[in-house]
Amino acid sequence: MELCMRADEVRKQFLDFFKKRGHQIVRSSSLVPSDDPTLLFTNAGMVQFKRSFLGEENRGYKRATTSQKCVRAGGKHNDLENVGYTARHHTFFEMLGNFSFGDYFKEKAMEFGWDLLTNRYGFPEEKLWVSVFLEDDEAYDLWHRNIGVQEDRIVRFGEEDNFWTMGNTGPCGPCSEILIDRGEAFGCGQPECRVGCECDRYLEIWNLVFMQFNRDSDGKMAPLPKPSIDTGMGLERVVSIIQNVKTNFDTDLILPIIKKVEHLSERRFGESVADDIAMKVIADHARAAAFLIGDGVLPSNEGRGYVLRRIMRRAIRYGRNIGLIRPFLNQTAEVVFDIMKSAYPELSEGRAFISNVIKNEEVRFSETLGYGLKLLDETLSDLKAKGLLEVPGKIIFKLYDTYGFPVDIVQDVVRDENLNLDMEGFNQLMQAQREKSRSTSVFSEIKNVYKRLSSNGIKPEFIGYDALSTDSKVIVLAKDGDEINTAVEGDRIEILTEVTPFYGEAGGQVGDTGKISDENFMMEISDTSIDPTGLIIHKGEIVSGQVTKGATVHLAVDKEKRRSTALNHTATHILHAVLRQILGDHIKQAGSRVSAGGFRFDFTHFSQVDGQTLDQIEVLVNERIRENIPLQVDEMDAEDAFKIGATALFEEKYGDRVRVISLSTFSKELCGGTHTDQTGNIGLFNIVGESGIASGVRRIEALTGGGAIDHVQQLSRIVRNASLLVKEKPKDLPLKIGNILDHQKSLEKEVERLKANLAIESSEKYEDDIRSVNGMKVLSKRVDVETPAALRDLADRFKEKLKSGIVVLGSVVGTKVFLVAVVSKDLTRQYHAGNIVKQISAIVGGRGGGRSDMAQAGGTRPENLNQALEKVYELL
RNA sequence: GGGGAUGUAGCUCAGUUGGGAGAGCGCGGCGUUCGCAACGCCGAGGUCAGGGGUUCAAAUCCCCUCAUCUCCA
Repeated sequence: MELCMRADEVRKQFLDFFKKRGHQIVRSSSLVPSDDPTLLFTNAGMVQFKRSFLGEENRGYKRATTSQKCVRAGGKHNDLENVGYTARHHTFFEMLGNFSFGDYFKEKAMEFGWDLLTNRYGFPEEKLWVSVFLEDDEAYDLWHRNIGVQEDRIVRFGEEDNFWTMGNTGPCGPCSEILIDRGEAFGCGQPECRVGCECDRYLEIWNLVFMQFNRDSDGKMAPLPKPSIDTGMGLERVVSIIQNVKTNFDTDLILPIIKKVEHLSERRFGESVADDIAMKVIADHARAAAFLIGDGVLPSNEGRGYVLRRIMRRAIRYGRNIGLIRPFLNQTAEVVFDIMKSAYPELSEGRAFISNVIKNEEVRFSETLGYGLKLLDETLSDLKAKGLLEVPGKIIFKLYDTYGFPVDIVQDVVRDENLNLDMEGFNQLMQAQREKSRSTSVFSEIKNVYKRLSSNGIKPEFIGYDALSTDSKVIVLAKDGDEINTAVEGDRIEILTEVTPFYGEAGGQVGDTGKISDENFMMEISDTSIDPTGLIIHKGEIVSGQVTKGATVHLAVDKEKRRSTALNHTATHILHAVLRQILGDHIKQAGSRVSAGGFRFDFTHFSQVDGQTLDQIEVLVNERIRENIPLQVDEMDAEDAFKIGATALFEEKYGDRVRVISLSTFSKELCGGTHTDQTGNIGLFNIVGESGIASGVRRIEALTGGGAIDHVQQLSRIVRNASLLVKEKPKDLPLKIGNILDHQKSLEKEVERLKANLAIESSEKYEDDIRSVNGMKVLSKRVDVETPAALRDLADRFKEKLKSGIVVLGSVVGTKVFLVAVVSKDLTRQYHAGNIVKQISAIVGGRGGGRSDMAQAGGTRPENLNQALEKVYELL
């Protein structure tokens, strides 16, 4: 056994081994599955081949091999809470696999696997075991006769362990595992310890799945015409065996990260169980975080981003246990880049960005913790004041649920406080929350009509790169998801043809619109989409006549819209390149939407892009446009495209043949969209908006061509008109408007002041209205002001003049009455302003209330105001 | 997808059955000082996230939208 084989070599040998045996080495797909919304993350090697196994997609090869990055956290396979406590649970790991799509089957798969393990990796045969499915005699015989595995080394397991399914229906089959006996030293020591035991003695190394049945919705299994092979071997695990170390964490894939943690925390790995757990958690999660962010996932409060956030926060929390208070996770992630740089060079490219995202999240989390601690302190002193000795589950839950304050930190704080925690209550509330939020997840099922088509290998041909119209035969008409034979005027339907120039929405570019017609009918196409298997679906309404399946029709794309869309699409490529040039290499496209009316472009960047920089970007993009660069389109193998450094998107799925769009030497992107052939056609590029759409993601909205001209004209028209209005040269407009606003403000204040004075003046003769009631001065008067606030001010003035007394004022504004009553402080014991307004407001058809020294009311019957004011004197 | 919370001055936040929009810090002016710091006095700064509703009256109650935080799936 080669003790010193490094993980990089193990991975490489695996791929080379299968390459020599006719397998295509396929690049690991993104951790974000491109066309499977039911799956949170890529969690096995076969994910990117799912449609190939289902026969919905035909790749150019029948044998493939990959080293696939995988994440298991959130969703069905959730290992998150186990990580750190076991020798081999991970949130992130790599899966080595070889695949046969209807080519070789059991016999070869076993032969390959056994050969690689014993001859290349040097595992002694006498230590290997295999397991097969209970009923799979074929596999048993093959292992025994062909490979020569002794019968006492073959065990049979039931459905739970050795039968694989993709879902409730679909391909499935028995599987067979190769295991290794690492010797008693690794075992649990129990007398009943044998293959299948949970301990670390008998390790499952390699799972071979024999896909040979198709299960229908009744649970019946029919043999597949072309059985397939899907295998998976965890890289970390096999490396731990080859390097003869105790756990996956001791391999050269992970140990360097732990060393870094040792260094940062100044503690030693292997000295305390609790510290070890923390270090393992951090090492594992640093890997997951680096790779997830590298694949475009950003911490957020929902979906994938939320899982990432949980992973990172878990690591940060465990960091606190070993004294790491300040941001550290970004530093451990740096080690991940070094370990992985030869196998995943694209990860290192995002180095600065990934580091930045992690650091940001650490800072955010410490804010959350700080706020939570404050709340917790307040709560605890509350409890103590009440003499309670237990923190109610409801409070723990609230801290966690609403403010994200982790329960274990509550425990840490409370431990020193001599208080108990009602964990049972907490768990009940958690359970209730789980049940409440169990949602009916939405599967984006492919409609049955289309499923049948694609499995029969029918795929419309797209000719729209070169042509905008053509004649073709209708192959499907569908209405409300059901196939129909004839559609008539007024029907909203979907229509598929053998050949089409219509572009289906993909890669951010919207679908084409246009017309489909023949002598019998006319249909307006309002949208065109493309389903995951590549069917191009035209959607629209029949405006006249009728159409029947099989008819030959004329398809015509709306040329103007297509042309405008093309300008916008080419402009996004230029913008992308310019952004990288100006803002830096951390810029990655995070989405886009390209239509005839303009486009928006989302990209990873931390701060707002200021106006000056936007101007600079605009200038550079327009320079590229004026250079009138010819657009070059090349079709090539995906691998070659990556080699020449073409930019690819996070979530986009690329086939093995791709289009590369190049603009001179400054832009090279993988793209299936439609473009204009010279950048000069774009004419003009104009940025109309910059905004933030998520933490770390900015959006630029822009216009091109005619749209940009319209926009500029509109702006200059506005400026011209404004300049006429204020009689000022356009360049002095801002200054002028600023002055006008200042002036207006001072005028408003002046008006306010004058109005108040006027009100006082007009009521100068208030002395006549003062009456003496029970020896107090009382003034009840109608005045003319416009707002309740002015009424209050006036009443206060009268009160000051009276020194001691009661003032009630009323005013009519429109159809409403405002009333205010003030009582000088010395009288508030005997008279309550609120009571006064309550009684008189009834007369004007309203209600009111307030404090004892000041109260307001209103009403809807102005004609009764005088009567109400008179009533005041009677009340006292 | 389903919950919870928050959104008030440049910043951090108060605002109690619905009834005069506040504090601290920061900012400007004046005073004290040879000058600074400190202090004192005065002042500017708010469509109370946006929209709709209930009410005589809404920062406050109800509904919707948006943004941010957070939990569950």
